[in-house]
Amino acid sequence: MTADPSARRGIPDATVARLPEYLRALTGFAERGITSVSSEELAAASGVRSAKLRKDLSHLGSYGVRGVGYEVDHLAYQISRELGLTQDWPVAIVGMGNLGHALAAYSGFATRGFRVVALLDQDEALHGQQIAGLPVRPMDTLDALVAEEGLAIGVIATPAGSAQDVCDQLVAAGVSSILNFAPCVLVVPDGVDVRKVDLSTELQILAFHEQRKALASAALGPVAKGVAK
Amino acid sequence: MTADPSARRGIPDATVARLPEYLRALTGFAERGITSVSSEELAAASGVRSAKLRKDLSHLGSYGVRGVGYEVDHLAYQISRELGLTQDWPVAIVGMGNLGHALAAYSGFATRGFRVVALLDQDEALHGQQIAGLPVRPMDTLDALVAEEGLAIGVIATPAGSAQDVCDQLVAAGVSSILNFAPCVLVVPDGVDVRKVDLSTELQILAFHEQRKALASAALGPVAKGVAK
DNA sequence: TAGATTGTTAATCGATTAACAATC
DNA sequence: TAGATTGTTAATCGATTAACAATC
Repeated sequence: MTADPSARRGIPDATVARLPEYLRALTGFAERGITSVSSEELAAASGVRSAKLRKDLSHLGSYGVRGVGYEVDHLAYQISRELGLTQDWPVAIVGMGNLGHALAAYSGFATRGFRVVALLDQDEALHGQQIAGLPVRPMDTLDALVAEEGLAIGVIATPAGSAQDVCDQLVAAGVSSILNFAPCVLVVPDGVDVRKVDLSTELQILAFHEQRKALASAALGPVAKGVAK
Repeated sequence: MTADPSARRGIPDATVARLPEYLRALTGFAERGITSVSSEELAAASGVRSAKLRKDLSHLGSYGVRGVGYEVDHLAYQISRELGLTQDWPVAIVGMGNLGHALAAYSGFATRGFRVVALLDQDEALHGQQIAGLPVRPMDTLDALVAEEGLAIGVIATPAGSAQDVCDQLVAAGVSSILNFAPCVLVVPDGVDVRKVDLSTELQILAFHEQRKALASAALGPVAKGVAK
């Protein structure tokens, strides 16, 4: 549309997914009093190669200085702004089982732009109980949370069986971003984003590679086992 | 090398990452007594399109019947075998904070091929304490776990500050697959696989898209807010 | 055989990488 | 200016998609 950088075309998904790691690495440099980094240094701290880092950052704009590098604070600010972290995001956690409990107590939430404003559960027996300083609320308070707190992000930590039901209620109330810890596929209307975190899936992917390693060393002969590296 | 299907070249990473979801969907069909599915049905249940599903399955072999579909049990078995889930994988969880606690109590582990055989922590004060029926053990028992239990997969649920140290100890003991919940990059030697689950990263990615939606509706004029869909 | 659905092909799309011109 | 490092280019690689021939 225009040359305005804020009207820039979309940043690739793969790049967006790496920006949080760059931001974390920059925060680490800042804490150690380092004010300037090269793409080589920042890439090493982020676990990627420098060419990829520079390519990623080029989608945000031109925030480095040739022959010098990047100013840590400035780049961190630009990435934060791009990710939408210069504002505070209210978050609600639904499902107060073991995992919901752990998430409610997790301090990492608050550190960067997110604030747990409500804990909810469908089980009436839990309502009013205090967890990590917040009362557990019934699902019918969702509308008020969206209207009064500007709630836009919901975390589902229920069993798989109730996840779609809870998801529907979140969406009906106006929540349009959902982080799903339940091991199931959620169906949502256009305009709603779902990201999934699945312990079991991650372990299965590891098992696949672990099995490959076992087969590979078996092919070399049993003697080779435990010798490599 | 040979025409032996077990010597097949690598399955694409993107495909491997989706196999667990297909397996879950197949388990769901089996539980409902459905014995045969088409690629269209299985794809819908897995949240992908049928062309992608068929392409993915084609990397495993030819387990469908043209004009008919896939036999649920047989395909589930083939995927399980490919993922290495026909054997049992012993898992150790390190770090017994809120998250480690929740993971130890998580029943989803056992359901498919994984068995939590040990809980560990660097804090001596926790040693011997029972969590979810298992005692918390010191880190120096890792060697024995690898030798006696065949431990190959470790889950790191410590704070970021001790994750690399714990990781080094796991690797030194012979663990070659690691699932990392700590918000930091782990450095490991070749031959060790690390997968990372990061709550904060997921939320930041959601925030990015949420911000985009807010900007898009603002561009349409404030009146349009809440009207779309 | 006729109808249905797989497995594969080929085109497209997006991501990665190395190299280097631009430039501080 | 000389040295260093960015931002961009172009080539490569891998993933996705639609279409359809193969075949049950």
